[in-house]
Amino acid sequence: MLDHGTLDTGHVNPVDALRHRMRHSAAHIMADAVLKLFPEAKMGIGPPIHDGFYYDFDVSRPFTPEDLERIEELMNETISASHSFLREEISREDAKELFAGQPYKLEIIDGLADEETLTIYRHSDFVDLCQGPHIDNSGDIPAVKLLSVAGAYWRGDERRPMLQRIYGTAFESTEALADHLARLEEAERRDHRVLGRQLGLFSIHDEIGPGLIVWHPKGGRVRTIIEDYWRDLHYRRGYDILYSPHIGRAQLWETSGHLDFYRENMYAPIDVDDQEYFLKPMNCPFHIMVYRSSLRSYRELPLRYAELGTVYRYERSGVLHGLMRVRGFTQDDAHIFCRPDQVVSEVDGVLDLTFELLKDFGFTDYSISLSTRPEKAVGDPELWDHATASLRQALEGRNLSFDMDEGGGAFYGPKIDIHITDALGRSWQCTTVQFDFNLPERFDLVYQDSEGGRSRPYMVHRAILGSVERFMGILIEHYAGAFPLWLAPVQAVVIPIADRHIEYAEVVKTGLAEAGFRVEVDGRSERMNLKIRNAQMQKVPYMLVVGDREQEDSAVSVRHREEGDLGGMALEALVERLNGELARK
RNA sequence: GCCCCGGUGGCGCAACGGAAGCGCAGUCGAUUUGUAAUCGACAGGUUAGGGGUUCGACUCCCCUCUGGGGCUCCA
Repeated sequence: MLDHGTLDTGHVNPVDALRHRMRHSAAHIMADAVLKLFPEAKMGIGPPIHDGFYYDFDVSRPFTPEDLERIEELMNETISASHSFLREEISREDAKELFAGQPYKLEIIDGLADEETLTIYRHSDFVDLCQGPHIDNSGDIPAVKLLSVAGAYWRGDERRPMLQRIYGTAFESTEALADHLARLEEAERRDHRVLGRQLGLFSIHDEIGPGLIVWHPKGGRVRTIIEDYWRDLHYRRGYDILYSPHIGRAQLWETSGHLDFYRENMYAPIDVDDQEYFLKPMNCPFHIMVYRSSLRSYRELPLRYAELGTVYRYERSGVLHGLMRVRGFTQDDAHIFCRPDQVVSEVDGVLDLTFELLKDFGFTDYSISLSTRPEKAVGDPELWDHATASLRQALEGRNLSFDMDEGGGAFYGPKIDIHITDALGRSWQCTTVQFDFNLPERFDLVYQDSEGGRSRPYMVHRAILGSVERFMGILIEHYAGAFPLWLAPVQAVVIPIADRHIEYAEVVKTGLAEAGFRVEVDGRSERMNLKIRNAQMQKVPYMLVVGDREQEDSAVSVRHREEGDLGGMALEALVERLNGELARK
């Protein structure tokens, strides 16, 4: 039961204590400014967050960009005025009196345990209920900027009122702020939705439906390369590859428990000859059917069944986002059925495969978490202990550092999640390795053990990429669309200088194609400069200019996407260079 | 689902309630070019869809669809 995950912004950078305090204080200063401009505003909460801070307000109308400017101006005045931040302890009664006009603050006070000491922080004539800590003086915020406004439910609860949230950030220097803003711009520049269009990778259509992707020739090419690589890797690692249908009978999903526990993510049933069928939200039941198709012996375990399985899940319309959050996607799913004595080496094998794969895609920074048994869980606690210990042992055996997420496992088993860090330092959860003590029970999976009895196998779900769509979205942003040679949909464009060179350009193309490369000829009646520009903008790794000189020498003039003009080269020398580059991935 | 902001030729954007325009892409023609944009012409839109207000609607109002930013960082 694999989720394809979300952008986890919590693991980006450990929050520097100074920034944390500074941003917290900036939130107060912002609230101060908002109250000056909107005296009737009711304050929600205003914490520092990983890249800045926010504060929520209940106001009669949403804030406009002009409001933000005015608020920022007032904030800068407060900062320049160098007010001290003063901490005070306060009794519950006094606090209630002080915040009599602030219903949300009163709610917070009422929600705090009796033994907790209430504190307030003051600067100038502003006061807020707050446990701190803060900087000493408002003058100690060298750079602050308000970024955006958004609706946010009080306490994140959609049944509670929606407040207006202002996001901002603060840094210890104007340079650090500028760096941060540049990073935000860079992220915008790399937006996979924009690049996906510009590079002809994929599109989304009203006519097809939201959250549903169609891959264009170039995107299809990249995807094929990824999938071929994936299949090859899995066969090498002892997996078998399965294919399963997109729909299955209601009874299957009843047995699996999905209709009881996952129905809100599933689409309405399809009527087939008066029988209900459901689009699959997961692949596991199908793989289990393969397992169950014959009596399994302990000798044939482990069985590793993998599939690039396309699943459909209902996602609320507001959360859909390009390739990152969609309604139909392909999991690089696998289920490992094994004996207790095989668990550690199987988990280790998954980790080994994961790191090989992620490295090949250019990801070398990870953060790993191990999640243990939650309150509500199925399965024998002894099994949980064994499985959790095995996960830990596999991680420790590889000297990997990891965080413990106590109680963070799924109800059906403990898990390891791996977050990868991309070129911009953003963190994404892709890989997950999860034990499942639920489905083997529900489907009564057994194997014939060495004692002649029947034993229940361990079942491990795992996905490395997570979802192929989402992984490609991450890759596009990681590489800013400039895929490395092995992934580039078009590896080289041959650019004839004049029409009389087209014939030779085709010869070059054929030669490279026979050597296994993906090459196109730009035979338009345009200037070389334009063709170079187009190829650069399409982020094609190599441009091969051919004119009289090259034709004469059976050579090409090589221009590299990043390195620029590399000069003339014989075709064989180019092939050697390309192969060398491919070998390094 | 909820809040806010959007939806105008394939794409990116203009147009006060008073003649729907620009750039890119496309097509055609000329040009035959040496490392990031040659010149010219042509073509392309029931302004997302539906309803309403108005002498008149891209523009104002309502509904639907859809895109974006958020809605789990907790005094």
